[in-house]
Amino acid sequence: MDRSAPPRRVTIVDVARHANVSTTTVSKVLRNAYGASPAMHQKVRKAIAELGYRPHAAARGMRGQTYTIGVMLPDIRNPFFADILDGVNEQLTDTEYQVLLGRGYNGEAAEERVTDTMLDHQMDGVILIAPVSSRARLDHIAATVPMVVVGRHARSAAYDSVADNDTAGAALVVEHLAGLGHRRIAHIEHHETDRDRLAEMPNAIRAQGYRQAMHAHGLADEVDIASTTYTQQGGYLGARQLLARPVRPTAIFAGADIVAMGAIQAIAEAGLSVPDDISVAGYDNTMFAAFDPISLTTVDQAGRQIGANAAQLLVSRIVDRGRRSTQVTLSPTLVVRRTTAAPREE
Amino acid sequence: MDRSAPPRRVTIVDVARHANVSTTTVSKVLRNAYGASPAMHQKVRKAIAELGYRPHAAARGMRGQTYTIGVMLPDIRNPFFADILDGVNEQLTDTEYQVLLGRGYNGEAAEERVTDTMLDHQMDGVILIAPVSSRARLDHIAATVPMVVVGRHARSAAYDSVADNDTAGAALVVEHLAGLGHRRIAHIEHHETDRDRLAEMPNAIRAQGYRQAMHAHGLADEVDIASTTYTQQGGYLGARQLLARPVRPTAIFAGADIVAMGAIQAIAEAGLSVPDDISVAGYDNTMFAAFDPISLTTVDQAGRQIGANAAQLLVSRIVDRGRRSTQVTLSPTLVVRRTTAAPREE
DNA sequence: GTGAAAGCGCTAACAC
DNA sequence: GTGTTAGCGCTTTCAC
Repeated sequence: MDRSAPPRRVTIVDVARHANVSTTTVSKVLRNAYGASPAMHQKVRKAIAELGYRPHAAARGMRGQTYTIGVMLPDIRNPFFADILDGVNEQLTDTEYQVLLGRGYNGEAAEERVTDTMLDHQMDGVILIAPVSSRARLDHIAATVPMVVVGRHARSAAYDSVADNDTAGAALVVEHLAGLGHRRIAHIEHHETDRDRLAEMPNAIRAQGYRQAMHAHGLADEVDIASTTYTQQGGYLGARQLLARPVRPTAIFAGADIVAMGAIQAIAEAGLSVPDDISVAGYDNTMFAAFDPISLTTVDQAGRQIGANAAQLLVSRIVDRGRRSTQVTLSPTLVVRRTTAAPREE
Repeated sequence: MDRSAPPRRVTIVDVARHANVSTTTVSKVLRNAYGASPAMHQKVRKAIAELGYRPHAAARGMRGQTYTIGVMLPDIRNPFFADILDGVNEQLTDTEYQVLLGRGYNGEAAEERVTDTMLDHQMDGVILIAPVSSRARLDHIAATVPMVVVGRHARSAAYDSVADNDTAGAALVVEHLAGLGHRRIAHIEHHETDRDRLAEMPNAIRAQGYRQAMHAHGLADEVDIASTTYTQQGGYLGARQLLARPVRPTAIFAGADIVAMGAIQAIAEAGLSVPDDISVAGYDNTMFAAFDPISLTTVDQAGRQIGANAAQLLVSRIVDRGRRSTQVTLSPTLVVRRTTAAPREE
């Protein structure tokens, strides 16, 4: 068995020969380009089927399109991103575009590596989900390839963006908790110092929305933020900080469901119960929020829809790179479950 | 602003000119190939840095390697796969290999599409995680590109595989539950009919291991399997089936943590409690199993290690495509938490 | 409407 | 040890 010499791939030349046409014609049929008669189309399609031909994306990339879209996601463990991906794929079904994924690990260096890889593979477009990269870097990518940014409130002429209204989402949570009678409503945020990101990243905007909403409800003095990260570990540590306050909060608004999971764990370890001692709300309405033993009150972001919008914008930009950039903002809704309740009488 | 004409990419010719050497020399330096003096190396590296040159993977793919590895995973929502990916990435850090991901959706058609895409992009190797594709299809891929299969007990001369000993894992669970005094131990499996997959897929082997272990503990008459899927929904439906039995099981061994989640939900909805009324055990030791309010007894598969092994095997096969195939089997361990306890006295 | 031929960026074979 | 050159599979002028 000669495994060292893989069978030669069927090429466009083979198809052309088999169909008795030129490679040009085959290429035109492949791309549905102008200048091939129906008869030619049929002949070529037949030859393609008979030979089991597949165009070679790497070779295509050297001249034209690869029909491949790259999606960068920061964290494969957050099920919310899976919802977005579902939307992307749904939108791309029945198109000729394929999707390949890359992980950004919430770090600029890793994001640069993976986006570079996508560019090196000559992808036709990229969707970046909640990227932490600098604006300059985003502009650089967008200058090279059609790009859509998801979940970051960016307003750039060079690329489109799709985001949820995080200010409104944070307000929904605070309103709900305040309405239940809570005053000491604390927040766990994903720490942010970079100027641009403070203005654009959802975590920063949720934190800002929290502050605003607290003010709006006359609770400005009660603002209390634990600054960690959007991870389970971050939620755990953040809640421990908050529980150690001289006066404990009666409710915690975690910036993401996964953060709420960590917070709930810390609360349980402290011998307190949810929601009797402390109410907890999350953000994202992931499948785990819906999971009965948890039943987390949370904000629903309609990830599928976000993803579908992103894919649609990207494809339209691939078709027309010159068109003006679009910003889509979707509205979140609150899903009340069993982790929030009126505070205990004191 | 002329966004329709992205700036021309820096090519190997630019680097060669800038460094006053030939493109061959640049290419050699890039690949650390034999035949370039240290002085040349330095000159070329300097030019590369100054011009910000990056080799074009698509172009490289037409002649040599792309230094890109494709990983196909069936389900992005199962956090166990994230553990495997971490292992892959860890192993590949400090190598020149980049990783791109594709989703297989647990379906043959989707797996074919995404693996084809990887081949079209001329990836240097692929890692398939728990693929459901036919053996013929796996052989076909392996004939084209170095490949490692993870989590499927395949013995092929054409590719390597890394799997956990699922028979042993299932036995650990049954042993644990029987040791607690359970007799009516039911199992929720991922339904399988295909012959090859029955022999190779972890779900099928876990179910078979369950049967064997029940026999070994003199509980052959108590074997009771609900056949659904490895999803939260599957766990929910499976548990509902089991709860409707004339005589209810006192313990449920779910084939995956995510299945256990659904089962726990069904049990809660039925007004029963875990573990007082029913013990539940999972498989995979995902982060959600460790999550305190759940605290699921489960089997730990050491996903990181699985991934690291897979990546290492793949790279070694890229280097030597002719070498004999290897099968790595890792041993699982049981993690006892709070969802399992002795059955209630009757 | 169709085909011949150039060339995308790179690597490999070969000459020097 | 270094450079010249052919050619990977495809798309794109540009003749016809």
